[in-house]
Amino acid sequence: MVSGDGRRRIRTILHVDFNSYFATVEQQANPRLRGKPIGVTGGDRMPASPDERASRGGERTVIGAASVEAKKFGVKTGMQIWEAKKLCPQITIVPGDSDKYLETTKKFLNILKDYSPYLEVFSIDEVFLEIPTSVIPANAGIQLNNSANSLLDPRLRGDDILEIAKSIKKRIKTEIGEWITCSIGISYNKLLAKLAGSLQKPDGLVIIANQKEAIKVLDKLELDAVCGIGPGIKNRLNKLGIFNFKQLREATLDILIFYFKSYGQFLYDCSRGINHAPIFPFYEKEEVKSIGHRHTTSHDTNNLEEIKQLLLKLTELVARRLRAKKLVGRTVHCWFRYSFHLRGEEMQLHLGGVFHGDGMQVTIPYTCDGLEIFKATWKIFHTIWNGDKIRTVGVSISNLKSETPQNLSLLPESAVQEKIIQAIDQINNKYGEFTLQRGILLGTGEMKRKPNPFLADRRFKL
DNA sequence: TCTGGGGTCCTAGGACCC
DNA sequence: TCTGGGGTCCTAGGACCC
Repeated sequence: MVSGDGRRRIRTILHVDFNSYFATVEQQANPRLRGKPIGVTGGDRMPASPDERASRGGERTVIGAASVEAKKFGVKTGMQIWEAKKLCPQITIVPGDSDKYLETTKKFLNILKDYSPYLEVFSIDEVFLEIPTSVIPANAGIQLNNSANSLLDPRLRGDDILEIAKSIKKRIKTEIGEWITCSIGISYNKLLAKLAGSLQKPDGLVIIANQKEAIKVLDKLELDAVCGIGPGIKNRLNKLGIFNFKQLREATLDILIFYFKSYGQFLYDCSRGINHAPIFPFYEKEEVKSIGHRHTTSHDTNNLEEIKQLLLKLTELVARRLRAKKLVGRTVHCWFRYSFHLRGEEMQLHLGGVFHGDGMQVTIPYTCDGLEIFKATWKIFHTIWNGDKIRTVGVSISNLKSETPQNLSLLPESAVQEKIIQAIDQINNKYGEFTLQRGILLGTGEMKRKPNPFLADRRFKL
């Protein structure tokens, strides 16, 4: 951002990140869970079949959020239930409730918009807030937190940014609940505000005031402490002999661009505490780009009927979300993971993960009809599946656009289909997912295998 | 027992059109 | 006869985030 006199204006950005979000919302809602180690499992959308219901909370479900108390035992997000129970036998497993979290998110967004209209919703529990009128105090390059209020130099109180941060924390506690806490990071760009917020949890308040401070902070951290450097990039940097931000600064821009393409500029800037990413206010937020669902079965399977039922459910879920958003899509992507693990040389070829899988996408006429999406999915599946047991399948649709009257076929059969779909949606919205299903979902008829002759051998490519 | 589920962005390469 | 160059669309696949 450039000010009127042509100089780059120093920005003031707050990153608000809720701590153990799903877990604290559950503790707020249910006093009996407060102060106890709990783990919230994800995914309340996928209806469980009887045998899956029996195993829910079993082998393959993972922790979506762990309470502070559970984290003390080493329980982490992404950990499997059995593993969490091994670390913390007294842990209470709570099934996730996305509606409840969305409601809470709406409440805190309502509070935050009182402080600035430049509010970017980064995820369900993270927000960036740009305060245009505020300036970070020059001598605030220190770490502060709520419990250390007394350390605050009274002279700093003349500046509003710390007051704003403290006021946000206070209002969240009083207006949403005392168990809901957040960490706030303040800095001169988004990347560093987020980094600052991650340095002190829970209930933290950290300022990175200027570039000098930023470099000092970066030099104490691992490369992947920064949002945007994950295990893949870190690994590749390590192979170039770069293990920390000091070494990253020594690499020339040319070298980084040679190895990382457009990402090279990001890495170059990042090591210097530079980041020009703008705030995308929530009201300018673009439409979703894709909608998808995936599911890992409770047991590995190569039972075609079982896989078909699963794909039917997934495609119907996708279609219902499309219709709820009044969207149609045309690129269908189906993929799956086999149950076996790669070893030795095969693993070398798949740096990303140990699971071997395959996927393919096709473009079809715009649709929001689950059956059409299923047909495309089923065709893809037959084209690429080699018959081995699988553990996960996923379906997503992209190339989305808003549904307008001219997108709808005027054919009478299509109108009838639409009425049926609408009626099913209404009943399912009222009584729950899959109360009513298409006949084919319940049927046992096997679909004829019809591989695409032009694509049938693509899996031998590699 | 041994990484779930919902997303985004980027790049490369082939097909096809003019 | 055989091939330049620009542009767009589509698919595969990698990497990242929460």
